[in-house]
This record gives sequence, C-alpha cells and structure tokens, in this order.
Amino acid sequence: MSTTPQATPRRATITDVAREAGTGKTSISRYLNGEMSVLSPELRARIEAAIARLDYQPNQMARGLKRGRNRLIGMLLADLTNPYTVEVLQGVEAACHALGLMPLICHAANEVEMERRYLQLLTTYRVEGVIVNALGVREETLRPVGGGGIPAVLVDRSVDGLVTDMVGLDNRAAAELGTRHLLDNGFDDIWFVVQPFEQVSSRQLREAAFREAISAQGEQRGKRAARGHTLVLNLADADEVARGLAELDRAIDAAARALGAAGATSNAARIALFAANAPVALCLALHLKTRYGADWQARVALLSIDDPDWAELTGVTTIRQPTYEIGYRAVEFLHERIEGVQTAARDCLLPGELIVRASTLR
Amino acid sequence: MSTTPQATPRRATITDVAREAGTGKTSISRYLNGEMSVLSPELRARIEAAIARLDYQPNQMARGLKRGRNRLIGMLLADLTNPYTVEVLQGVEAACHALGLMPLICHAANEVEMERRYLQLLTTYRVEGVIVNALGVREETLRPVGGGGIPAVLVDRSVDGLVTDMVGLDNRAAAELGTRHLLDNGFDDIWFVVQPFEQVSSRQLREAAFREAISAQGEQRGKRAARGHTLVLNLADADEVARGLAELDRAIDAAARALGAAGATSNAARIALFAANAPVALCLALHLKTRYGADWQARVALLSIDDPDWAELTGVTTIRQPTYEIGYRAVEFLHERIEGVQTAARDCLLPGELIVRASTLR
DNA sequence: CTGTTAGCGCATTCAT
DNA sequence: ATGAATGCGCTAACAG
Repeated sequence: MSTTPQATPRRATITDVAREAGTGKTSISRYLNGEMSVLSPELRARIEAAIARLDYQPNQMARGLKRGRNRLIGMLLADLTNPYTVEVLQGVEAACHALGLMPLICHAANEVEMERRYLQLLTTYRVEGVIVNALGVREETLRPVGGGGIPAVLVDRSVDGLVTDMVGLDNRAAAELGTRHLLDNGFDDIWFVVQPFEQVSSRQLREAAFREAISAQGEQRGKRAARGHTLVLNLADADEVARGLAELDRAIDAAARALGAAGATSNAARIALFAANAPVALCLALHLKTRYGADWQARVALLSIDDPDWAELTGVTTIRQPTYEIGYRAVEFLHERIEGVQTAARDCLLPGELIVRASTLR
Repeated sequence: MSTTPQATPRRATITDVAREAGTGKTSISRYLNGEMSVLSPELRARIEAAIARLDYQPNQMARGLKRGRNRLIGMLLADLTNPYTVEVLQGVEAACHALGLMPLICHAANEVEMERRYLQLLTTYRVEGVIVNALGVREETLRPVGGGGIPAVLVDRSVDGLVTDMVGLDNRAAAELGTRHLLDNGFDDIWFVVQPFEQVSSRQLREAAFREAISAQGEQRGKRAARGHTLVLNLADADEVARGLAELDRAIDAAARALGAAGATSNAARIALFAANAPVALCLALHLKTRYGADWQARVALLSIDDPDWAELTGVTTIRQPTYEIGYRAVEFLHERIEGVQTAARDCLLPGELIVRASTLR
C-alpha cells in the first residue's frame, strides 16, 4: 500500500463517454440534461453503463461557458464572526439548495479592501447574482453590481443611490420594541450603544427609532420622562472602545450615587444598555464583567438586538432576528431577478422577536 | 431615475476588446497574462484603453477551461455554527489570499447527505483540491477525493484507509493537558463529555487520552486516585441529550451528598466536566444554569476544548486551539499537492493552549 | 430517434 | 512584435 497521495489522473470527458458508448456527444449531452424521451432505451442503457464505467462527471465550467449561466451566485459576508451572519447563511444555503443554485461564499472579515476584491472576483467568475451583506457598502464599490451590473440583493442594509432589492430586519419596529420594553420595566436612563454608522443603514435606523421612542414616551406616560443617550463604539479601535466604556462607567456610577441604596431594588437605579447588535453586546458584557464581577447584571441592565447563544446562558434579554428567513428570502428575490423579473426594487422588512430574560427584569 | 433594477447587459469578451483596440485576440491574451515584454508600448497602451473603455473583465471560467486549472479549491465544513470552524476558516482565507486561490465554501450543516452532495458538486466544478472538515467522513464518501481523486487535506480528523495530509490539534496532548489541570486542582471525579465518536478520529483520540491520563495519575501521586467517566452526548437527539444529562445530574447530586457541607470549599466536592468541544460545553452550561441557577459554577466545574467567546464571559477554563494556523497550514499543504509535491502523507499536529479561568479554581 | 456542425471565451502553438 | 488558427468540454441548432 502506498502512503503517497497520488497525482490526479485526467478526468473523463463527454467525448470519452461517447466513444465508450459508441455514439455521438449529442446523445450524451441529451442524457445529461434529462431528455430521456428522445433516447431509445437501448442507447440510454449503453450511455448509463459508459458513464458508470468511466466515472464520468460533466464539467460544470464548460457547461456554464456554453449556456451562459453557471448557477453560481455570490454571497458577500462582512463578518462571519457575527452569529447573525452564520444564521442568515443557513437560510441562504437552504434556499440555494431548493433552487438549484450554488453559493460562492466570500468573507470580507470586516475589511473594505477585501470586499472590493471579492466583488471583483465574483464578477470574473460570472456569478449570476450576488447577495451582499457588506461593511463598506457604497454606491461606488458596488458599481459592478445592482443597477448596471449583475443582479444583487442587499441584506440588512440599503445603499443610497443603489437600486436593488433588499431584505432585513424591520429595524424601526425592533428598536422601538426594545426601547418600550425597557421603559415599561421602569428604566429611566437608557443608553443605546452602536458601532459607527458609516454606510450601514440599519445602524442609523435603529438609533433613530430609539431616539424617537424615547421622545414619544414622555407624552404617553404620566411619569417623569426617561432619558436616552447614544454611545458610538468603534469595535475596531481599542482606544476608542476604552474611551467609550469609560464614559459609560461614569454614567453608571453617577446613577448609582444619585439613587443611593434606597432605590437599589428598583430598575430606576440601574442604567439600561441597549446594544444595537451582538458584537456590541458582547463587548459591553465583557467589560461590565471585568469591572463589576460576575454579578454585573445587578448594576446594569443589558438588552441586545441579535440573539447569540451566550444570551441564553447569561440571561440577557434580546430581540431575535428572523435570520433564517432573511437569508431565504434574499435568495428568492435574487433568483427572481436572475430569471428576469423586472418589477421595481423591493424592500422586505421582517419583524424581530423580543425574548425577555432576567437581565431586564427585577 | 428608474426604480427598476435593470437587466444585465452582455459583458465584453476578449473579442470585443480586440476589435476595440484594433488588434488580435492573442495580444489581448498576452496583455492579460502579463507578457508585457512582448508588446510594443504603443499596442499596450491601446489595449489598456480598450479594456478600460469596455470595463472588460476576463472570464475565469473560460480561462480555467482552457488552462485546465481554475484556482478554485473546495472547503467542506461540517458546522459553521461551531466557532472553531469559523476561526479555521479565517486562516484558510488568509492563506488562499496569499497563494492566489479562491475557496469555495460548502457548509454541510451536520448533514451527511449534504456532505456527499457538496463533494460531488465540487468535483463537477473541477476544483483543484479540497479541504475537508466533515462529519460523516468515511473512506467511501470521500472516494472522489484523496488517493485516486483530487488532492485533499483533512482538518481535525483523519479517515481510515484514506491517504491524505491532515492538520489539526494535537488531541492527545490537549486532552492530557486538560485532565492534568483538573487533577492538579484537586478534582477527583471527572466526567469527559463528548459527542458520538462515529468516524471522527479527534473525538476518539481526546477520549482515549483522557482515560490514559486518569490511569497514569494514580501512580504518580500519593493521594487517592481520581475517578474518570466518559459520557457520550448526541447533540442531534434531544432525548438522548436529556438522558445523558439526567445521568450527570445524579452523579452531581451523589457527589454533593457524599462530601456534605464539610467539603463544600474543596474542589473534591465538585464534579468536574471536561467537554470535548465547544458545542458540548455550551449544552452542558445551559443545562447546569437552568438546573442550578446563575450560580451553577459553585456546584460543578467546567473545562472545555475550544475557546468560544462566551467562555471569557462566563469564566470557563478552556484549551484554545491554534485555529487560524490550522486553516493556514491546511491550505499550504493543499497548495503543495496541487503543485505536484509527491512526498508521503503528512500529519501536522499543533499544540493547544490552556487558558485558566475561574471555573476550575477555588 | 440520432449524429454533425458550430461556437461559448480564452490560451496556445505556429506562422509571419 | 503580432496575428490566425486550433481546441478545452460542452450545448444547441440543424440535418438525417
């Protein structure tokens, strides 16, 4: 027995099969494409045998070249580290499976340059469409896609000046849902923590909806209006993060002093943190744990959009996104475009689900 | 301004560029392949201009068809939900980037049938090699790869009867490291919890090394020998999980009774759980939390191979795998094979790193 | 029903 | 230094 992985032998081609079966390439091609009705049972059997004998597998590249379509779609991901992304991916894969598409997954790892490169690469591989969940999405880097280029659908964020379908969370409703939950539970000092808005529309929408919900609240309830703040945390920059967290710490301490031991059992004594997504929430939780110890939740309340597995483990209230469906719908939209559907650009906003855990209760 | 994403216009081909530049296709091809020395500066400039004007991008599929190589490699993943997988992927991507390869990522989502399907698909797309981290890996389903088929390298697990390179954690050393850590910290009732071995060699190795470390320990230390148990937990089957966890619960209760309040401050009073990987650890932690409340770590100690982000958050001791390097090395190996290296099959075992946190201390 | 022919977009001889 | 011709593996008219 050899212990050396041997070199690849040449694979059989359609010509080999034709010769082996004693027929022409056309018949083989017909067989491959399931046009059985036009093949005599006898020929069909011979072809079958020849294919089996040669272990023949049609070359998709060649087929694609000829047909002008290769059933490949690109899936551009900003950050696989974010559980949201993986979950969306599951939906994408399921839909692709169902529709006979093959997703080419590209992971930009939060690097704008990578995004550009992958987009270009996908183009040269002639993918039939692209699903984009990217970081530095601008009309400019997305030029090759959407409008003039190959069909595209955006996930979780839209891009100014780019006319494409898009599917994602109903950010306004979700942010409002979360804010209301906090208000209803008596928190009156709420901090919305979010990564830099940049081009990411979903972050802007969430923050805006948060502020609106805070404003609206005063009128509806008789009590003293709760205050809302926004903290921008650039997770990519350790220094900025440190500065932001320090600001938060001061606020937390101030609140504790103001209420004193008297209010210690009321949620009014705790500042509530509303994380715009899981990465932010994780950053906050880690910091709070090192600062206040394992019992940090007694000092600060945390609520997050996204529902990572550690949320259940640590009892953090979340707003779960319909991630699977988001991915599935994205592929469906894209598929329709690939098939030539010409309707106006669509927005598909799916609702989030509030999952109440101990972190926001008392 | 139109709000309808317009259909894809035909992309320029090499022929279009040739015509636009007033030359033959050959020169364009030469330009694309960087054979600048054979082109007059004048022609070169004209080609450059034509390419820019037409926004021409060479069709990789066609190039691949002609050359017989398309720079595509397959990356078969068993479970993207496992943070280990995502981390390995980062290394794979970096290496691919460096070596001019394009990874086709296939996610089997723990379904053996999916694996088969993807492997077949990769074959038809004529990828030049495959990196496999699959679940139901058997010599049989991997037939198209390795030995007789396209070059392959296995990640995290080897397969009997399949001669390929493989790279992964030094499982024996890691399991021993973890066991020793627990023994050294005074635990004398240790449960190794692992998913069904099936064909996954790494699970077998870890469990075996655990048992050996337990056996060896008695001789080396003067004290009473610690006991070791193995619990197999099939995460895919809720019922089996429930049964396994119930068994664990009984053991935990029994240990608590035996030691009584007297030993409550000693680690001997706590059972230690050694999770073979992160998914198992998460399952255990979730169960323990619901059973014993937020303070479950006072009752049970947990140690896990893999270092998911929630480990830091909950203070769980782990053995971190050199995931990035594993992925990187895998691609390097594969690249060498693709380039025709014929050395004997190699095993690359990388060491894990013990990260001590509160869960295993007192 | 079946085989022949002509490309798909590109790289590669081989001439010029 | 440049271009014409040939073929990669396959599909799609077009004949028989």
